Amino acid sequence: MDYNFNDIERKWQNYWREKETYRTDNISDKPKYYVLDMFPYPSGAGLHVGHPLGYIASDIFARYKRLKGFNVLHPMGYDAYGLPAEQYAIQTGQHPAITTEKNIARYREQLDKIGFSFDWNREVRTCNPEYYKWTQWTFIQLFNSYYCNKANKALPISDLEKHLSQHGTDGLDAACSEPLNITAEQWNAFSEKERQQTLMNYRLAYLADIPVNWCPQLGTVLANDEVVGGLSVRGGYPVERKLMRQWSLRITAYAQRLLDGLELVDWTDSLKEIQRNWIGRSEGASVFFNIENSDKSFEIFTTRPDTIFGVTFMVLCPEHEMIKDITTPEQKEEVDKYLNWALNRSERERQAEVKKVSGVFTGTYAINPLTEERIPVWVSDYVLAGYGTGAIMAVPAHDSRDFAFARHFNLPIRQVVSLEKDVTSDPSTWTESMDAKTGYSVNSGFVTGMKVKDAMKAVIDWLDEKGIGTRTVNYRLRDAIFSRQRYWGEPFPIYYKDGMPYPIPADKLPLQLPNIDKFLPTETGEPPLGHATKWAWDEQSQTIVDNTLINNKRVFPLELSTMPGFAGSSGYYLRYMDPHNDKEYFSAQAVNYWQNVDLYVGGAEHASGHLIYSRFWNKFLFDMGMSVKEEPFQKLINQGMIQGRSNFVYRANFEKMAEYYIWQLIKDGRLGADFKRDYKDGKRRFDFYSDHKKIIIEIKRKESLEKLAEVYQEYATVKGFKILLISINDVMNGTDNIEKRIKDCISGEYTPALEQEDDNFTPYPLFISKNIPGREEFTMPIHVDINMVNNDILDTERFKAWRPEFADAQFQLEDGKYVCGWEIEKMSKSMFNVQNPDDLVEKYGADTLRLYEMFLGPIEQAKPWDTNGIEGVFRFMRKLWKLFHNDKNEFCVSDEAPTKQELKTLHTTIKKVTDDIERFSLNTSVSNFMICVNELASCKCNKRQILEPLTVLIAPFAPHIAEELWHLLGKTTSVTVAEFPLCDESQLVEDSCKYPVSFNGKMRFTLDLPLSITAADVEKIIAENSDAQRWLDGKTPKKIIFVPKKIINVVF
RNA sequence: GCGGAUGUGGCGUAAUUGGUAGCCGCGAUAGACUUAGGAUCUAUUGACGUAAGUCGUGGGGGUUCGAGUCCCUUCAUCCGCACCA
Repeated sequence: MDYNFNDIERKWQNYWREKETYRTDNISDKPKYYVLDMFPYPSGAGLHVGHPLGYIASDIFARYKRLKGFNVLHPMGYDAYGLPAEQYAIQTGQHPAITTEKNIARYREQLDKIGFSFDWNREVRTCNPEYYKWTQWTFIQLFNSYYCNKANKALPISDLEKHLSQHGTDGLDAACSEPLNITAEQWNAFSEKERQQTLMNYRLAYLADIPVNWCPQLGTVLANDEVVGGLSVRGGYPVERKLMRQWSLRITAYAQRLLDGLELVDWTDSLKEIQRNWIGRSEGASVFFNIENSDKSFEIFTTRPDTIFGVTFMVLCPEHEMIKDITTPEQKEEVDKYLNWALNRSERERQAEVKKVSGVFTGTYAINPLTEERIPVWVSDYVLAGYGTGAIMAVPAHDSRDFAFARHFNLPIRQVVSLEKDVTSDPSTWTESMDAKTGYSVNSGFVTGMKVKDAMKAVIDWLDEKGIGTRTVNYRLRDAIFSRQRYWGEPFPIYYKDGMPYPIPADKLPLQLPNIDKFLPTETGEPPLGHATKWAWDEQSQTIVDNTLINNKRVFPLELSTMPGFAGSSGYYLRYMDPHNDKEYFSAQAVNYWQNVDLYVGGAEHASGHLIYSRFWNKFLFDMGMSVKEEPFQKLINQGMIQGRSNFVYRANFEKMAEYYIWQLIKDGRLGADFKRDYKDGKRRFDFYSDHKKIIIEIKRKESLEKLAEVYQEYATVKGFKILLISINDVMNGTDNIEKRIKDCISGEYTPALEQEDDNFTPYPLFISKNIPGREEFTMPIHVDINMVNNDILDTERFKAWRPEFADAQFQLEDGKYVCGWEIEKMSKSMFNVQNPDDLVEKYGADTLRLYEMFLGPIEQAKPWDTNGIEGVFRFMRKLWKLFHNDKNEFCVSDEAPTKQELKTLHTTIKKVTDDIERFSLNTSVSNFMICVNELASCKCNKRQILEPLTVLIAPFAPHIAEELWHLLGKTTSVTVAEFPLCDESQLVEDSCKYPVSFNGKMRFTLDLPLSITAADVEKIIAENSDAQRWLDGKTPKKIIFVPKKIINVVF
């Protein structure tokens, strides 16, 4: 082989490793550039071609930036804690640390083969104690912080304690679980435990009884983003709502900043939109409604304060604590019944039955503060406990859910908004509510006639004045549940004293994950860490000691839950800056140099998980004065999924096939009788029926026919039909005799229903090539391994060897080939469409794989993997190689001066490729390389002045071949530190332009004209040009549009 | 239902500000060299038409000298959210 990619790639990968080519320093005069990939979770399945797509793109960019003179940070590591390894451990008993290690080794091997420019010195693994030390450290900082809304940042919890001891909660504006009212005297009189309980209300990492997503099958709670449609994302197990004492992160304190920060970053609109939805900010008012004949009141949140005059009932969520206080004795039984039902439904059931209206009246009335009307208070599960205050004012005329509820329970509906001023209609005639926030208030007291927007403001002002309501902002975002009842995660650096959590001293970190041998919950239902025998904290010696020593005086139990997957991935990008620092998370010097990630590449599936948590983590560290940028990821690119291209073979169903053959024989009256298919008479069904000749034909397996022959015969006699029973076997053995039987039957000759034939047909696996007529009717598609299919042609021998049951498979071919069907599906083992990058590297080389993955299409678009196309890229690589070599494969480059045309080719390519890289249009850069090499090949250009810059230009894409050619060109330093060529615009200047000439906008022909030409010249030329005259057909042009260097358009 | 994205040959795609629609590659067809070809090279390859030419960027309408690109409308596919008051 002329271009020996195997040797070349191995050689330069070794060279780069030995010379530490990709090592990056934190001290440099060069400008910095930080290119980051979302680090992978090392799964047991290894990488498929979809994974490296983003890595290749970011690698190209990192290499490009290096060549452009930047100091580039381009690290890689592993998100190594997680559920799959633990599930695997439960099944096999293998310790997750071992499988994780093994999977990482496999990932690394695969990654190395592709030639990435990662600085592996900086590798981090989230399960590594040197790494998770800082995850734990950050957790303690969160624990020791609260969020001050006045300063709009996190502050030390000690500040809060000081405030409480001086002023109580007076003047305190802090993010909290529930508003408290404490005086300084009370605080100062509090016991230690009471104080701790109070502080817990404010800590950014806090312990609370909260309704969580409990997944019994996984034995753990899950974060909101880990649950979709009431099922766990990992594994798809049912999730239920459960009240549990859990660690949470008060991410809601940062909701507004997380929202505002989106304005600062260069992400796609769709991704920003997903985050905005996830944060879910809505502005409105909270209003207090008094209970009739009671001193109680409850608070509701509404985004439509303007509709308060249209409130006809109130609804509380079933979890609302006030229900028991306000339910009247008469209604108690019914309410209890409802609560019992509603509160015990799984999350999944509830979500599945969203459209079903249910609820119960409490018997109590509230008073509308504006109208003083009595309005009934109901309970329904369409009001969610987790949002707002768990209570609403229902305005059925202008809220579709309230509307459905009112219709169901026959509650009044009152219109208070109208599209046109003073025009109302009767809501009882409505089929749906009018939810839009447009139009004018009607029937609404002092806001009647106002525009909706103004009415909102007026109502809030009124409520505010009276002290019964305020302008409020609500977020859909929930605090992040941070406990997992799991083993394979970071241990919490927390022990329990008198039931309250205390962090272990930061200088004693990391708190190492203890070894256990059973990964299931304990018999008492504790998390797996309950199996650890040495898992207690000695407060005096500050060491981990044996559980038997726990006395709750000096030795205390340690926390048994571990942290979730997003704990370790939330700040890893910062640790890469200074990964070996054992004194601090990262040094100030490092973070001041690297700042934040300039380019972050990864999948869109992290939009509402990792990318929110990371931003929160970063903002907290920013408040701590550690990270230096408000946003961690400046530009973000979501690489699209690579889908699999599955291949199918079509297995014949002999019965259907026989039916098809017979139908071909008899349809359209071919044998002299009209037949219908699928004749039904009551429960009986027959394959073919001729009303005209009173004939029934039934096709079945011989054995069934023999069994049923009598019954059929009887039926036919009764109905006066003739019946033909044909065995599948006979059809498969040839239809000549059958044709005769049918003809005989039609012509009225006696024909026995069942004719005994001596055959020995046994069914066998038969596969029908895709385009054989009738195939759709009598075959079933079966996934076939794409590795035995080439250009949709099946390798039948390999197919037979694939599975024992296909060993004697037979095929109906077309043109001597078996053509497979195909479909685009998810790439997955079960569909046999997984393409492994190693195999392709083996066959074509890493450079070809890199180029091809980019060539597939725009980086952000999902696209199917089609192995066929890789050949074209491989041909291109060989063509490139041949530019530098003669027919004998000897290196052969001339020092001759290049021609103008050659220079133009080179500089056009430089210009295009540079532009393309800058806008991440890497598929078009590959095309442009192809165009360039095609042009150079056609003029047999082997000139150094052309090829040398070209080598550097292509180095980010195909680093191995570039390095080889670079050294063949006589260079002694790596091409990775060369200088990226600049486009010399003067080489692109032309003195003439091939103008497309259009007539009334339709392009007809081209004219080569000098650039110096003027509009007047053009008119003259058109008037004299014979082609133009032909198109004008004797008419005179009304107007001639002339755009220099673009087009001539003749209007007539 | 709401929000976002995308619709271009047989397939993946290209067309940076409105200016020659289909670049590059796959596949296909024909030919050359070959014992052979799943190697290489050459030519053709949007549809219809012998041709001149006509039609063509999901459909319909509009703006413009000129629209894949801008505007309106509609359809389809994918993704996200979905009782969020």
